Amino acid sequence: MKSPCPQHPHPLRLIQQPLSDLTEKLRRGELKITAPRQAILEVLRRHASPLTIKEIHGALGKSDCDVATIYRNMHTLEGLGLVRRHDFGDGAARFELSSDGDGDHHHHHLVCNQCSRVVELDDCILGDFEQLLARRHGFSSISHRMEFFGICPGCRPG
Amino acid sequence: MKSPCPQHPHPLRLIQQPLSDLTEKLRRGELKITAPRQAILEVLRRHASPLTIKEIHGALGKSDCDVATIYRNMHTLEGLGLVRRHDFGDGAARFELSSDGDGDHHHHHLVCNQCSRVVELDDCILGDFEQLLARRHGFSSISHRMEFFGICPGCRPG
DNA sequence: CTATTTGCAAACGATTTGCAAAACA
DNA sequence: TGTTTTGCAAATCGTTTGCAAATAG
Repeated sequence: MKSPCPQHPHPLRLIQQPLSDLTEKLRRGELKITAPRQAILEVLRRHASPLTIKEIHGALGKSDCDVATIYRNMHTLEGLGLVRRHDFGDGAARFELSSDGDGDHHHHHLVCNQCSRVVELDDCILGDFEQLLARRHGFSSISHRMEFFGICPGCRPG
Repeated sequence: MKSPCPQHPHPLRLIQQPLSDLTEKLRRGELKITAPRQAILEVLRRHASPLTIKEIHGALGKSDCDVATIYRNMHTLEGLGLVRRHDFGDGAARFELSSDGDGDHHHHHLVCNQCSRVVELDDCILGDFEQLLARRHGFSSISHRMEFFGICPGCRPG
């Protein structure tokens, strides 16, 4: 059972995982190291919050590859556990690099309804809550999807 | 600040709001009482868990109306607070009748990954959690989207 | 009678897929 | 060289929209 949240905030931070680790994982996963693949991972690596396919595609400079390729790769990488998918409810999936070697660790987001700024949240409480649900309703293998929305300090009027 | 959950489960139950109430609300909302509208509300009224547009359309018998009409009506009814929209992450929005006169009361679901059975959950804890987020990150007007998934007792192997 | 609502078909955006050409190992 | 991956275009799925005809009040 998880312990409660540490009381420190979890500000935006750049994911600083070396690319070599990623390519190593790619190798283990029996994937080929292609140009589009590397470019996509590079784009994800330099962004702290989840990106849509369109955003990834836009961020790919000259090595511009087809959106279909990005879609296919996101599936592959998600399956490999290298990438995590998020759903902010606006119809476009968002993807971010998994933190290094985090097997089951997932987290959620706090999204500004006005400027779409994204704050990464430590995961907490929910572990206990899931156990409660399991007990109360007899479910097993419980997981959840959840995101928070609001108005961030910068967007607050006056 | 909300108090913790009562310790009783919240099993599937049929929403038993009389249709007259609904039509009254419709009148207040300056809506016309049309055949498709009544049929759609009737379908929702007799189901305890959220339905997709396709499911609603399928459930409409002879009074079969166009899906576009259902989409338009769900928007209208959602705006009126008569219907609540849910997102289970499978790409299709789901709708259910709001409980009678519940202004701000929203709740979430526990969905079986195998048979798609849906358990309605009492909302709890989250109110406090949202306040915590507001304090910690300076956000205001915080809301959330969240659903739980798992394997229900009936689907559990052996 | 007049504003609202409907049906139909076309438009849409995100995502998926078939297939032949290109690229990795 | 043999398998994986890509680009491209077409297909799909949920949803939205324009417009003229139908309808509620």
